[in-house]
Amino acid sequence: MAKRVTNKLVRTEREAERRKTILRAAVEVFSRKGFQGCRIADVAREAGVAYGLVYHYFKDKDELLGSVFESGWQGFLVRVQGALSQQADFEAKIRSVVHVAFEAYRRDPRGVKVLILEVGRSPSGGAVNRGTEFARVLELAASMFAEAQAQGQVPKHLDPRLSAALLFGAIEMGLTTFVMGLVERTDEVLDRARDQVAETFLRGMLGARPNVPALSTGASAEVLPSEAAPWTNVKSGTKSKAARRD
Amino acid sequence: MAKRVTNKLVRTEREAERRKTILRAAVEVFSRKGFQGCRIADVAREAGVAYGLVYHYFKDKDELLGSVFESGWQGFLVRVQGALSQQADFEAKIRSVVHVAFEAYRRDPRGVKVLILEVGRSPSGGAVNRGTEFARVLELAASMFAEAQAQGQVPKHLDPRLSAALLFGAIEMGLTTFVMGLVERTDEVLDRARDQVAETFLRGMLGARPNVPALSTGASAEVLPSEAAPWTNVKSGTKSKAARRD
DNA sequence: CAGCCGGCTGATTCTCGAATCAACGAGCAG
DNA sequence: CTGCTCGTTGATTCGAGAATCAGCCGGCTG
Repeated sequence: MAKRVTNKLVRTEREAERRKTILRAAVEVFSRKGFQGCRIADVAREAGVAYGLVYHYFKDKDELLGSVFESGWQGFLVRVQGALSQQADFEAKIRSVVHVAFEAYRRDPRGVKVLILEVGRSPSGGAVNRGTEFARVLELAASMFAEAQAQGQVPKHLDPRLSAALLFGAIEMGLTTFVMGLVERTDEVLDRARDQVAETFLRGMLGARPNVPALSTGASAEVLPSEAAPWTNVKSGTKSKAARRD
Repeated sequence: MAKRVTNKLVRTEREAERRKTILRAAVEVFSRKGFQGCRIADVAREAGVAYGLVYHYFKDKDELLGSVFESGWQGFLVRVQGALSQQADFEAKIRSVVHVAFEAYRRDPRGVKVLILEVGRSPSGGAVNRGTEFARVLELAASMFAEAQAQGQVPKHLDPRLSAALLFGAIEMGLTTFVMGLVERTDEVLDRARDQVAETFLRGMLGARPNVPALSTGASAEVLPSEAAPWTNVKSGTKSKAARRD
């Protein structure tokens, strides 16, 4: 029995990897054509896998999308939590959340694009509610704002949930300019954008100060060790250097 | 010939109305199921019209969506232009843009939902680029920021285009909390949200002051006369009371 | 080495909805 | 009143692609 179990485990591991491969391919294809606009055949081809295998791992197309979302947002959630727990100061917290989001985009623009563009779509027929995971992230941020208010770091009259929404709205739209290709995607431009987003959110258009990097600590990319919880754990299977694929 | 012409005109008028009816139905259905998720049959039924007639007025499903977008964003563009031209001060301009957007949402949540949710979707096959109209709105806002910078009302180091994106990001996300049903949609809540959006954008989280209405002038809903350019001229055909169907 | 087990394959089936089109009838001209 | 024009109708056609399934093959067991 022992050996059997070992084999079973090995198999399971391989299968898990397969599964990830397909998920990754799905992200790729969704980002190119959108969920509705793409065929399962596309995903299979992208993954270098037989058509039928997709159905071996996922009940149907909807479940596939659901999985993409879950792993994507969950990964993001983890990173944001990590970032928040490492900063005590409100301002620092905000900056690090913005940082995490931009870093995620730098690492995997495609993945971010899917999460951004496909959010909010709710197929009347229930299924997986794509908004759910995102709502959880919002909730986390909202409670951070509430806490900051309790400690007198943020004006009391602001609605925490709305504040959270505005934060991610600013981030999302900042990223959207890149996603849509309205702006060139240079590292430098990306950095400036990140700083402007944080600065505008904190001090507004009128109070924005020049040259304030999003994270004043040298911590930079080390908010969380990359391997611990890459943004989309979809990508986690691969050698961690896979980073810049475009 | 004279009589003929008259008849032609009458017919054209009727046709135009039919067309609008179908457009309105399309907005309704798109907002419920999304563009890809709905059938032309749904639109036809909603419009109380034969299936085939939809194809009499629109070449295909894509053109239908294109028209919805064009009229929607164009209407918004007009209102924003109007709002901007009536205000000299930068801060007032910002507040009135926010005001226009929220007012549009109050008037026609469905329509706004479609415009928000379907932006950014670009079918690789060219067709109508849905981003285009939206990009024009962004451009307008960007030039406003540039102008404000020239007059020293806004810090020079900020990127105007990014600033514009952030403005609409804040607005959009503020509205999204309502679209997603995360918050109750009361007039009062809506007003507070609007003020918070404007305030946060101008002074940031840290500098936000309480109780500053988006438009200090009593002008309120009168940024533009409602009949002149309703946000979605899609709706302009009907008796103006049709508004609140849910 | 044989035999089988289960992940894997991809042609086939079947559903669904976009787009077509032949025919209808309301209104207008003559 | 007759006949014609053209907006309107909805059954029909057709293609796309989701989901199925009968068998294949690589690797493990005995």
